[in-house]
Amino acid sequence: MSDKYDSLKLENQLCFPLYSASREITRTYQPFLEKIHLTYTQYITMMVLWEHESMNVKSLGKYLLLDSGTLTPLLKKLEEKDLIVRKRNKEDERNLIIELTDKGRELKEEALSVPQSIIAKLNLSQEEAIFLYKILYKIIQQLQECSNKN
Amino acid sequence: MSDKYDSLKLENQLCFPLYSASREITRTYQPFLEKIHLTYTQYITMMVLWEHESMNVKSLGKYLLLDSGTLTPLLKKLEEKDLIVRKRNKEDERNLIIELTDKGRELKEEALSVPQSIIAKLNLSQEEAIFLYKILYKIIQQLQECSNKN
DNA sequence: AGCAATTAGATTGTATACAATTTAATATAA
DNA sequence: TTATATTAAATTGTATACAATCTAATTGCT
Repeated sequence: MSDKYDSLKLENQLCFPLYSASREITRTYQPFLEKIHLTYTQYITMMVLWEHESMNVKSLGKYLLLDSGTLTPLLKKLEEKDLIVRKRNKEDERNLIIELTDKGRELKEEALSVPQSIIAKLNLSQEEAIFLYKILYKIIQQLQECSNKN
Repeated sequence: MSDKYDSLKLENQLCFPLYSASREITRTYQPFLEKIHLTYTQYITMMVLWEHESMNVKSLGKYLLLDSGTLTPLLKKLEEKDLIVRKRNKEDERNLIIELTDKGRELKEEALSVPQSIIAKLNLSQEEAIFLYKILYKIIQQLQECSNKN
């Protein structure tokens, strides 16, 4: 019952459920993030800033694996919401420093309930969660090594 | 060394590596798909059609977990490339039937080498791949049940 | 039959992603 | 030191995603 086209069936792909699960999760976040007026990408950006307070766009991109084409407009929106300020580094004007505002810092409190809400919905065992976590980072690392070679 | 904000650290998220891994994989596909002039989303759409030959937009969306807002412009592009034809169902004019063209069918041969190229780059063991596959579908199913409740 | 509800796609508007290019600032090398 | 290379962001253009709304076709109900 197998033919040479089996590898081209959607159900035999590993990448497709990865892509779909990622989007489903983002969709799951949405009602929770709506309450604090953030999109998913804005939320993970704020996460990095909540932990590090201040950072240039380049470093932010390294944490988030996003480039300036994505981050520049996103950061401008966060600035419009008064959650961050954007200012050039005096030492090196090429660098744009992103800093939390008081309002941005305060949002951290409101965000505290979000992770638990999502974890509850995922309904994974501890072992499953840990395994998934490890394997995903393994994939990310593996693919980044690949692309750096070229 | 733990504080109440630990749950808001990027490194403690499960969703972030899922989101990043998904994008990394899509990026990994790109050079291979470029050769057959498809984007990743166009590729998985073609996969469904290679297996089923003919299908309306609604069904396609069920397989791909995508809605008409995404599919309509995508399908128009596939039609421009002469890979598919779009025509209304005579029985029920609300349905738009998507069918492969000869050129679309032929593309299947050229796509045959793609899955192996990607699997090779992922560098996962059989067990890891199977576990990952299962858990991702579990997540997708779980989250879809959640959203259907509301 | 006639009209309200439902259904399938299309459209609109917003927000990513990201390759490729551009711009401005800084570092480096002849 | 001055032309060249490199670097960091911004910009441009294309392609998704997706909520919300709209439109046309069909179904169901009375």
